[in-house]
Amino acid sequence: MTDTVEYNGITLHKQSEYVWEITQTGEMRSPARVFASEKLLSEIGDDDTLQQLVNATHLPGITKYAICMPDGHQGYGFPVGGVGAMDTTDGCISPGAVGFDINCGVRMMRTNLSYSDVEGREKALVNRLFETIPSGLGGGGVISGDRKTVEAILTDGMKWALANGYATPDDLSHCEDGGWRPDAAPEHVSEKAKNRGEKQIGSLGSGNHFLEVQRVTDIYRDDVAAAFGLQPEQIVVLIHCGSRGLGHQICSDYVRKIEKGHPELLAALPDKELAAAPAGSELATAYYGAMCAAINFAWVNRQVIMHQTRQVFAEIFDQSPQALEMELLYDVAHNIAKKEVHTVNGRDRELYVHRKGATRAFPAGRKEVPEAYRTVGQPIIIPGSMGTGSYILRGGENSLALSFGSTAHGAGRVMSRTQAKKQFWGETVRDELEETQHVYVKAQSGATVAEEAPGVYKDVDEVVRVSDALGIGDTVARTFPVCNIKG
DNA sequence: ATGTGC
Repeated sequence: MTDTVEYNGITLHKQSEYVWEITQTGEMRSPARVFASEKLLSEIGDDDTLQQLVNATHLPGITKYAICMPDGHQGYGFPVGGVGAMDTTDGCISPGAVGFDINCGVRMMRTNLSYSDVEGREKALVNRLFETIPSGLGGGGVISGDRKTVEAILTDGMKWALANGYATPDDLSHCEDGGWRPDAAPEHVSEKAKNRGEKQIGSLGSGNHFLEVQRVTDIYRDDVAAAFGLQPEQIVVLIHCGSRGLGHQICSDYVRKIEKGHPELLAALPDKELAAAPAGSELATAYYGAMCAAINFAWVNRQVIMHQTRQVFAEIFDQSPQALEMELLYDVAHNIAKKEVHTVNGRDRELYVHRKGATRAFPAGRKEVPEAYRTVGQPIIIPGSMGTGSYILRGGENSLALSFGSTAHGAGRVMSRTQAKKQFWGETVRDELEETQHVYVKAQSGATVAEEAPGVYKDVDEVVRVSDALGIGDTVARTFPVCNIKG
């Protein structure tokens, strides 16, 4: 067994199975850690991910270590699959360490249907979903909101959806934070961002965003699966999307403002894409408030899409959503920074926990876990590709000690979008999925299907195996796609 | 990810 490996001039020391550490040297303010198998590490070491991880340790107030999850790959400044916790009094907050698509995330809805109820009707289902849920760039939203609507959504999150007939009380109680971030400050969201949001309430977007009907194929932990209401052959729906142009605009706005407003901090960082506002500064407060507003917007976006999905199922299966028991299992955020209290060296500290392409994974007992799941741990939903299926996990016992209560968020790309389009042809990918796997895909553009072909992703099984072995997120169930709509 | 931008 090797104890040390090197990628692109960066040396990693093996601490234990699946834990690799980069020693603190030079201007680094902490060590860095990668959670990966040797195979996943070799993929992570293939691009600039490790250098970005080292760069992240230069951020003021970074606590314990910067972390790269097993699905990590390079992103804007900070790795996708990265976790960085910075003190809220003497640390900083960085838009690049949250990501452009603020509260990009995934939610899963249960049904009481079985795969046999859907078999043979996949095409009708996928066509109606595609017609009813706007997707792709542009394309508009389910609701064409005015300025007042957008501001209410930014302020109230899913409470707005409840008041306007798009949600049930149970939806809110089964969402992270009850679907509402009270720290939202719409006054710090630009007019331009609000304008973009008005036309996008209830829209899937493009890229890796999708809605997928799936069937449960495997159960690994019977007691937790029961608490999550999951059983073999059950039909579930996965919705993956974010805050669309609104969140993107907020990120762009604040990257620029922070670059200009805090040049001294910027000069001390190895990459200007990490631009950060010092904790306590006006820009830190403004960005945090705007980002929380975008979090609320993304939750409403997924909620409205879920509402549309309920209507389509009601129509196709000729029963009400209530009769079909179409209930929200959970909703997880992939791109956020959040004030959380963590115990560091025996002391409770409030930190901006940045999770970019990483998921919260709180174990049983944490007060933030919804009551329904508090004795088993929060649900974690990890989407794989269209050809491999997805996983449901629960927050693991070791997550607070190892990863500030976080785990991976997906399979992670192994290939750029440009490379994917050279290697795959959308129609061929679609036909193969339908003929060999009985997966029905409908997309706005063939290019998107090529960019999201199963072959562009890492092995989701291995990502999840690492999470489970480390005890940061434990596998509960596995699903396989039935049909999928995307931009 | 994204009305794919200085």
